[in-house]
Amino acid sequence: MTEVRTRFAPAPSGDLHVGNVRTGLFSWAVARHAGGKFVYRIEDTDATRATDEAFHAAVDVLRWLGMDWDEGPVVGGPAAPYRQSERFETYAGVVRELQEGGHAYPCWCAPEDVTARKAAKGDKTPGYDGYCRTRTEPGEGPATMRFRMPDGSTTWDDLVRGEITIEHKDVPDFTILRSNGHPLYMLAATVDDVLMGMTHIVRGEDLIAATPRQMAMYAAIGVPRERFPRFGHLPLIVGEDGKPLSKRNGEVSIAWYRRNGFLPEAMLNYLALLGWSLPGTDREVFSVAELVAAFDVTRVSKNPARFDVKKLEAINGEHIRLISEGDLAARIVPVLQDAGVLPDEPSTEQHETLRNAIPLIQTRLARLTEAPDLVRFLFTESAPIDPAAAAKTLVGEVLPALEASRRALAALETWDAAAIEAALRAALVEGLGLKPKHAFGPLRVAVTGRTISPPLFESMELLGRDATLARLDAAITDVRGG
RNA sequence: GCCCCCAUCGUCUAGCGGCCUAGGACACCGCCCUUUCAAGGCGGCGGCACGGGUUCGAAUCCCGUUGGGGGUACCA
Repeated sequence: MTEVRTRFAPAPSGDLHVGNVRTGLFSWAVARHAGGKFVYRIEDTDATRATDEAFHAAVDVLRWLGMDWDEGPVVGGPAAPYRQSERFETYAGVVRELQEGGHAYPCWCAPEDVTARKAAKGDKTPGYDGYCRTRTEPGEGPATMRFRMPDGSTTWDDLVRGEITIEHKDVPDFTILRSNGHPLYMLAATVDDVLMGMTHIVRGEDLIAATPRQMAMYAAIGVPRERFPRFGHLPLIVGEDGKPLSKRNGEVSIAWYRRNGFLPEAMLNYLALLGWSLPGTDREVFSVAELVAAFDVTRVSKNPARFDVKKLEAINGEHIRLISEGDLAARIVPVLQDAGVLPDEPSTEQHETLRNAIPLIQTRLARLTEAPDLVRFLFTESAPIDPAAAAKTLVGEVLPALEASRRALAALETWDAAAIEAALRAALVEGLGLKPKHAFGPLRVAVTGRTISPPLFESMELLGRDATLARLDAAITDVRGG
């Protein structure tokens, strides 16, 4: 039984997007489930697109998600290097063999030449016409190298789609080397998949048409059919409008979700849900460990899935509620720092306050980035008053209630939520005959600055008596003056 | 155009011939809880694209139609 080996091989151009990562996740899960190896490879053969910045960003995102690789950049491995731009000599060697074996030939045709010839013959089929296939004399200038597609057809048992057959008459000879001598995807990926011992290739369905070409190349290189990797073509992820995912219809960058308060485990959970589900249960919220334990690429759905941010948020909220208070606090600190709520080096008191505030906000977050607005009042000198909220609630007629509250709270012996609530209810609801809703609304704004906040009494307890009374005084002064 | 793939509530899905008067989740709408907002509980709305077969029996199998998607690069 050979060890399962899978890979994730994105091109480092731009941010890793949800489609890439979902594919990578499934590939990773295949390896992890089988106790095999996961290889991370950089497909940067196109020097005009690949950037070092994108490469580093991708490494960063993968680490954040926890999709670790056994071989690849940074960690190395027996098939190193894992950046295709550093493997050009390897590809060149394979091309020489291919050419000697009659599987590849130089081609001097410019794309315009091919279209012109076809137009002249009234041929409307796409792709190369095979002009240089039988050419004996060299042409002018630099040539590309083409792979000679054999006659026949290719059939394979796709891991997610079942049997697929493609006739080779629909697969023209294709370019494997640019005229500048650089390899193209079809060559580099095929060679590396062989050299790196891939057993399962899990990728997007946009690559279905590439499969017969790669299989033809395996054969040309001399790989026996029984050693070909198994292929599994995943459905694509589409935008809210059903069109391919792009900046136009939804945010696609994983880094963006990271910056906007999404948990890595929630991202993985949601991405997995796009085409896969835990077998034998209706449960949709699961851990990465559960995913790995149960994953079977064979169970992946065949239809394209729409990316739904609402559902992602719901899953994210579930995970936020699932982690421990300490864990949540730790994850929220950087978010508060970015929002300017906490300094770079929070004090012990600030950490303490945050820790106490966590139970008040854990059920109120769908994203970590919603935390700053909820807890800001705990870290400011005076209440961060929202003018609109104040204009609506801190008006003349609430003055008696504010004053009664101040008196009741000042006289309190024990400063905790229960005592505060009891005192306030006695003073406002029973004393002044106010409805709870109207009684506490203005207090909420006076103390937290907003009409939406964590529970009022707990907030006051956390804030402390002095600060609470000071905020009530400020509101009283404000109402009198205004 | 040609080739390939796909088709269950608005969305993601469960279902792999009888357990389906099709289950869950998100969204939406009510109600309950309630100091705001959430969370939570209860309920509602809503689907097997269409047409032929096969079968005692089809969401499940086959064919066609329609509709989507992908491919058709010296991108990956």
